[in-house]
Amino acid sequence: MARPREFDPREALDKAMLQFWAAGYHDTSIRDLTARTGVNQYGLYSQFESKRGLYLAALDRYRDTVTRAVLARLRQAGPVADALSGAFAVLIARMRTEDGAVGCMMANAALEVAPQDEGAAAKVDAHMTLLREAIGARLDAARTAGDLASETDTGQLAEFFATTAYSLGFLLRAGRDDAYLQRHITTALAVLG
Amino acid sequence: MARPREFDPREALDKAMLQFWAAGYHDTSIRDLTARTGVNQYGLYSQFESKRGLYLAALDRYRDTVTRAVLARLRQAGPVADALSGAFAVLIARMRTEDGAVGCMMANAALEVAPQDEGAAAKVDAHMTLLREAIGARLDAARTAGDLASETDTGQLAEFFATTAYSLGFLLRAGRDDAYLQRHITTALAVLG
DNA sequence: GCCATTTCTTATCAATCGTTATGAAATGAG
DNA sequence: CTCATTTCATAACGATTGATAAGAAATGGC
Repeated sequence: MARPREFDPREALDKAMLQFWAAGYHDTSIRDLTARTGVNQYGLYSQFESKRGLYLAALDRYRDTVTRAVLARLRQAGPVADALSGAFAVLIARMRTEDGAVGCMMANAALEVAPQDEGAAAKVDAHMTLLREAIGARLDAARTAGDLASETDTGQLAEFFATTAYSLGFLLRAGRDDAYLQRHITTALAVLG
Repeated sequence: MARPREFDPREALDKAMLQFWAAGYHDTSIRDLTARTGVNQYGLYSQFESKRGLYLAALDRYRDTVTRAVLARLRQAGPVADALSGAFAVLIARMRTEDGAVGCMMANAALEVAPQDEGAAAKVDAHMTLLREAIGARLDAARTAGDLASETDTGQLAEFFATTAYSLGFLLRAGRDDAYLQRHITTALAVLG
């Protein structure tokens, strides 16, 4: 009934995500996005409404890929310290892409975009909650299993380790090497006692 | 011998710093800067060469004001845990300005600008070193005084607490309240044993 | 094989970007 | 008072921004 689309919207979104992730929101132009995705302007606007709409969609895509993989590792059985350090390892691996995107896109958004964009702020907020609650659930399970002392404040620890995850994004984008990040993780995990 | 300048370069720099700090580099225009500082374009260009030059100068100014105050508190006598939590308190107070600038300007620079600007990256790097070494010196002094176990790895702890400081900037800019930050500090300080 | 419909390609829009030029205003030396 | 010098206030520069318009190209229903 009409001319078929010549691109896969999800592939385009993946590439746009990498562009925003690498260069940030304001330093990425529509032309950068057409070059990176191979999709013409009409295609991007018909699918994502605006540059901002594409960016917000990219934040969702980041959660559904990078964060999803981290949470999956977090839920694995075993000592809670192993689950956390395993999840951090997955996170670090995912935060260093072959396409120049380094660090945590959600942390980047929190500092660059969210303070002046309610929509982005809501997505950052939801992400922080998602991560904190997943970690909290894992800590609760460990406490129930006797892996943690019964008086442990799992909510407070969940906040701490969620923040630790964002810190790793900061450190990676700031050019610290893996040994540096590993030392940070080791020190942070020491709060488990 | 010539018409006198009508503005104080340091005052202008302070106001420009607040603008960059609040809105970031790419979302701040020269016109934003002239409006915020009250200085005309000629004045800004004659003093700071370019938008980028002004930004780099603002990063230095941030170190010389905000960070300087934090390090001064860090050096105060008393238990090392008090010195650290006192320094964190000073940092938090300074990271919430009356002019809309929230968080740590250096952390913002690390994520938004440094990955694509060598000059900014060098300043961020130097700042991380400055903070880490100051904390390390304080920890060393505490260890010498017997306030910390002799086998304590003060270098590793200094990295950890420096990162904790940047994390506070992240949390504040992400809209967390003081209680949230305080819980994070309490948990982080638990690594001291 | 036509036609309505959607996408593709390309050009273009006004607005804003960082930066620079231009002429008036203000100073102190002579 | 004159003049060289510097800053001030504006205007303007070409380039780029996000977004849209216009016409050619491609499809399936009929």
